[in-house]
Amino acid sequence: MELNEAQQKFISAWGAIGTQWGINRTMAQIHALLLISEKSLSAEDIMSDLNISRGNVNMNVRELMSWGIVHKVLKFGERKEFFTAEKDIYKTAIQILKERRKRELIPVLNLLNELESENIDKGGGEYFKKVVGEIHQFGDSANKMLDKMVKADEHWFTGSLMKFLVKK
Amino acid sequence: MELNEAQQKFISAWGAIGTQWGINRTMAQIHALLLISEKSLSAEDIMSDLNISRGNVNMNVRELMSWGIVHKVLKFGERKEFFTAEKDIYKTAIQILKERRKRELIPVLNLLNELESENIDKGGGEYFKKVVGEIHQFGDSANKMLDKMVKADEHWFTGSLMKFLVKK
DNA sequence: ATAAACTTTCATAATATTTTGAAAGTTCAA
DNA sequence: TTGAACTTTCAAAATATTATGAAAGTTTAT
Repeated sequence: MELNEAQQKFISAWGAIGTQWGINRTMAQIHALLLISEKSLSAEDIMSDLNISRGNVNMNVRELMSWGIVHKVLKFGERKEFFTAEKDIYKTAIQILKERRKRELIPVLNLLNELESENIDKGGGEYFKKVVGEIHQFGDSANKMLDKMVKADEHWFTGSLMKFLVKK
Repeated sequence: MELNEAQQKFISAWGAIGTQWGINRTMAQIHALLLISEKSLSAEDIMSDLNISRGNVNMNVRELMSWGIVHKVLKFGERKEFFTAEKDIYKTAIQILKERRKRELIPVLNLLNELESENIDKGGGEYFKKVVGEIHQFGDSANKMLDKMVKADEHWFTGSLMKFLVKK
């Protein structure tokens, strides 16, 4: 695709940010590339634009699809598969929240439940019980909040929530 | 400190979650240990509880302090330094949001600014301009929202924000 | 059925991150 | 001052993650 300087900067930065949030650099870069590509790209396009191997592209594109922020596109008359990113940044953010909730928050809440029942059985430390209880309560609130956010329409973010937070 | 099974589970889980969010496992585990410790702990306590080296403890405790979620405690008559975690989980969450905003979101917003002015100068791709503009707008909203959240009192989370999100 | 076009897998290689621990640095009581 | 008690540093080692690319697998047109 012949990336210009600005585009390269954007892709690098997206990769760096991804890294800080526990996402591998290449996966974030592929996402960035697809975001700024008007047309959908084939595995080969991604390979040559980012200078990475076929296996790497395959692995990371599938991961991005499992997060629901990149989609396969089939072009009429073409045998190859093409890929495109969800272009609505709000939808992308919501989708990531949704997945992280499912993959990370829910398992932690389950663990906290377990710990609390174990602790009751064994009469374990009072202080531990207290801390775990507080974290659990916080986690439950976060969970409910995320659930609402995810179910809300796509404009909650700049719409009513934003207004709510900005006033008073 | 003689960690019991539940405590060990909690510490392991906290470490695993940290990893998924780009935080190193040991740092998250030290944080977990300090959270569930009623008393503040010395470097040696942490070394023996978690079975890690002195250098590792030093490095990660300082990192936790730079995030503002662990504090140094000086005990009267004792030469050693002790450490304790912020125990209010809401405050901890807010503090992490605050730091991530400062360390990650602000630099990205700066980059997006740069990219937009470069793009205007060079008359770069229309589509790129559009995508970057949308991401920038989203980033600005997120930034403002975080600012409000961070400045709000510590009960916003379960208080009014929660009510706001639950009703409708 | 075949073979060309394409995708997926996975053992190995490359890279990046984390940990160690001994040495250097600091602080403080005497 | 000195030296004991403590903290910090950092080069080297250990570990973990990511990338490669050739081989295996799959699909489709003929």
